Amino acid sequence: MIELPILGLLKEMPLHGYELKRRLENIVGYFGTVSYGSLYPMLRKLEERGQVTGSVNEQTGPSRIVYRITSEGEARFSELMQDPGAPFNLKMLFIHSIQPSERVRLLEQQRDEWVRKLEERRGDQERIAERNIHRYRAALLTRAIEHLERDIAWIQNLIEGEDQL
Amino acid sequence: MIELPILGLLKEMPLHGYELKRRLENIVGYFGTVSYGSLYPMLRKLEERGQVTGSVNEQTGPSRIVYRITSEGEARFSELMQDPGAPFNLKMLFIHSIQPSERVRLLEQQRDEWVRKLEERRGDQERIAERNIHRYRAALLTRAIEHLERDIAWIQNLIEGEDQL
DNA sequence: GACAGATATATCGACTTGATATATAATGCC
DNA sequence: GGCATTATATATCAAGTCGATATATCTGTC
Repeated sequence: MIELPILGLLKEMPLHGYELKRRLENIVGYFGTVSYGSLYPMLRKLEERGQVTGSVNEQTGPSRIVYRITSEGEARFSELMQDPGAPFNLKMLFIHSIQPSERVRLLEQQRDEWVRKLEERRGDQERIAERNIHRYRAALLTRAIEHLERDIAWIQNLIEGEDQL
Repeated sequence: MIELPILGLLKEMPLHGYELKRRLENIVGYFGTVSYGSLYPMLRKLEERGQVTGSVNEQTGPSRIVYRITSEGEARFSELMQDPGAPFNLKMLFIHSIQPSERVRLLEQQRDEWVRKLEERRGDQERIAERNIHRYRAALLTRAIEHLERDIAWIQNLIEGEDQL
């Protein structure tokens, strides 16, 4: 899913591949890597689809291909931001760029998913208590539950912050 | 990294591919999927390397290839468990099967890495406060820090539990 | 005996990763 | 000025993974 952050960055300003990689690593660095083997092929594919346009820009330094987002690209970006299957962390990186109503919807949708998962994990925990699962796997489950509890409180706080705007 | 859980499960008992997949999904299901496209090729590769042996077992149902771990396979498993690059969650799933001293080493190593990351993120947070990063990206950083704080307390608790054994 | 659903292995295309190749431009520094 | 080092920039490769699908067989049941 390198598509979403590429479009998100190009929405702000035109950039060439190398600079895109630097910026991508800056913002998605906490939860993943960015490789040329996915970046350049994706840029070519986006160009094929007409979602970005590349133009050679020879002014200074090595030859660069500067990419600009098109209106089709902006539409694709919106589509990805609304896709429940797209990674939440990636959508979060660009949530400032969408409309407030869409924003709340995205946050609430994620909160509900986490609540559902938390219930699931609690169910697992009860089932585990019956059998004699070793303490280490039980601990892993506890950790997952703690993360979900934190996440739900965290996102609820964000949602309430939205309402106050 | 499907190699580690395959060896970990086969260490407990011989299993065929389909049953392996079911068990893998049970235990690694919280943090990933298991596809046939990685399972079967990996079983064949492990067999090539002499780390497992497959034997056809026709007693009942569709023909099965039952895999057994070899001593080379057990050595490979130990190696992976000691590899700092192997995913912590996967190692945690099989930590009960290694020696207590190795166990403590693995846990302490992970704790130290999380402590280091936490310091890094706190540094990022200070740097962000200076510039005007939007609240959503700041919130993502807060979330990462909260997770790390929880994780460190969680693993410290496990380590202290080990000392009492 | 027919049909649904579970069991079992296998493979495909598309994609990602990590590494590396191949350039040129900018920079440091004596 | 000259020269090495580092940064910039695009490109590609082998290996591995994912998600889907193909192709069987077996089991239960009405």
